[in-house]
Amino acid sequence: MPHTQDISQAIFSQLNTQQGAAVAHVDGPALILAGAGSGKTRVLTARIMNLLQQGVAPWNILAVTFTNKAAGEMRQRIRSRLGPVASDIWIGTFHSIALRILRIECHHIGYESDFVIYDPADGLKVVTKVLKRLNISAQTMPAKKALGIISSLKNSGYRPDDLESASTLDTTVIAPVFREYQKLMLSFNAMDFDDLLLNLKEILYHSSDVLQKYQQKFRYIHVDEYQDTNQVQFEILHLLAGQHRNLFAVGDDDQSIYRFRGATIENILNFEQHYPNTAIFKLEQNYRSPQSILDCANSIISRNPRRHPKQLFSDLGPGEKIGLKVLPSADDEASFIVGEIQQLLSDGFAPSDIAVLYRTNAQSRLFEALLLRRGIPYRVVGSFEFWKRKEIQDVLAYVSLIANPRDIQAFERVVNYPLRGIGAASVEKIVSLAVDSGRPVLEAAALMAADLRGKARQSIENFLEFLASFQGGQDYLISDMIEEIVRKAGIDKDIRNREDEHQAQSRLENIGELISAATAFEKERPAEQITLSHFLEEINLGIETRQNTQEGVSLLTIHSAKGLEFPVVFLSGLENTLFPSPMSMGNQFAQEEERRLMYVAVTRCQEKLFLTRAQSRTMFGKTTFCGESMFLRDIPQELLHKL
DNA sequence: TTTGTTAGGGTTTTT
DNA sequence: CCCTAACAAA
Repeated sequence: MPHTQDISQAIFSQLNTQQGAAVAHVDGPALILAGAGSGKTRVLTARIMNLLQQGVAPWNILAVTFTNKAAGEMRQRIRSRLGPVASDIWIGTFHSIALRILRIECHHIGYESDFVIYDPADGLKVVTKVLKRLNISAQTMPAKKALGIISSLKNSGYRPDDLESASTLDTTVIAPVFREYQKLMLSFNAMDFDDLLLNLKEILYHSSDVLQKYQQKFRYIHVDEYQDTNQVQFEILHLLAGQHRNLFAVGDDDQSIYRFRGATIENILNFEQHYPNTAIFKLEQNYRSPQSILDCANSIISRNPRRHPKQLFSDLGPGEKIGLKVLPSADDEASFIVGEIQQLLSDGFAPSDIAVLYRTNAQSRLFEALLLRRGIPYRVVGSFEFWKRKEIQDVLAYVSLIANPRDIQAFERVVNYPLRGIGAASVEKIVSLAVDSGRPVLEAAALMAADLRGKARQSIENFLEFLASFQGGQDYLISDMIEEIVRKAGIDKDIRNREDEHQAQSRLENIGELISAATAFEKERPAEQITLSHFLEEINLGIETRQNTQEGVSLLTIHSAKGLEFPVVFLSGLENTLFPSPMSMGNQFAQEEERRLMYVAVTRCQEKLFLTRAQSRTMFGKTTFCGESMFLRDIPQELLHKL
């Protein structure tokens, strides 16, 4: 058993003066302005360990991050130093923490605790249904646009009843859609991503008992990437920290890149107004990159007008020049990068040392194809594409329906898939009965079947019986259950009938991968967490069950690269049609955010940075020509080395 | 009710 | 280019 002194020593010995001061801070609000690569995560982890050292109970500590990856990393670090105590600390993304509380408290707002989470694709279907029901044409209000408006309203903290006060927006069209959408979601016992936050705020705000319970529990609250909090997240934190005022916020205004999701950079800029007597700590020493990288980053970010001025410095020497390569086409860009990667690998770099960054997910395809062909291991970070595959969604809809008999979206998806003779007309009847009577859709189906005769009745009854045979998933291994669903419902047969052999094979392989994900889930989770709803939410919140630990070259968007670092970084697609995004044109705030995004990208690099652009790119089968990104003109020539 | 054909639309970024 | 939604025919 090491002495207290030794542990303290171990905590502080690896920190510089400013880091140490921040870590030693115990009571009262604190804001840590931490530049890129200045050891944010290290400070957060050390701070938590110091609290424990001071006698704070682990279950009184909350740590919130933005990505599951960041949460996992922090938990890992703390666990490796402290052992199992770490599991009593609540560490997670805003969404997963909210979910955890909502599972316990959601009855306050009329939800049942086995509610399911809808992703934006599900949400879009619900909005489409609402628009149809309200007789609003796609020209007046496209579903996608409606969903977008609803989402940003929710991110700003508005519910349908509050819309009169949202006077900046013309809400005459959207208000009834918004209202009906929320009503349907409640009747489906489903929440979308925004609801997780909004509903938590709602409960904390209206139930003082619940608020007090969690205020007392979370005596010490930590938030990473505070610059990316939105209004609702701000309010949740403000409520939770209301009693003890122990909010420890870490962030960097230069790295705020979630404006599109409602992040308000003002939250960090005005922190002291919200929390008087805040202790402020600045971390300006960069431990990640040499000077050339920092100079490059600074040449980009210094052109933004609204920011906390700060001076990053590094001990790591002058560094290499930044490679710049212009190529005729996107294919050439990919083969150039993969060629360089091969060279680096033979020079002794490991695949995991290397990352290829891009602005949009679609850009990953070319790299994937080429890396695969050359046999270089790679992983696509944070890609949700797999879960969106039709066959996966079909199987998951069965699972979801077994877990939650109110999930109308899932019901509609699979009631007649594979074809079993239950047509649109019957489905419509069942659904309206369910919605109007507030009954679970499966119950409504049973009632409706009783009124029918012949084949339709038989089909519905068989379908319900089939679902019931899984008994809500009890006594089933999830992986076994999926296998059984696929076989007994005839999904495998349907795939083989419908597709050519090659396609069918690959779809069945995808289902196989889903089954291995379930197996992995069952292996990793403690027994009490192996439930259908836990499994579904893990998939929906993007927690990585799929083999993501595998070594390889990382392919990722700049957004998902935030918080990560790599010895070698390729930043691709520096074109005026891609980055800064053309969507940001004409909007000063959006342009500033693109610039911060560029800053984040450059500062991921520890050693070698390559910038590339293509002069033409094929989109939707059409080739367009593209000029250079404005960011390239901002970098001083002497930092660049043309390849 | 099911199957086949076709026109149109889709690419920011994440939980 | 590729996938989906909408429509027509069986």
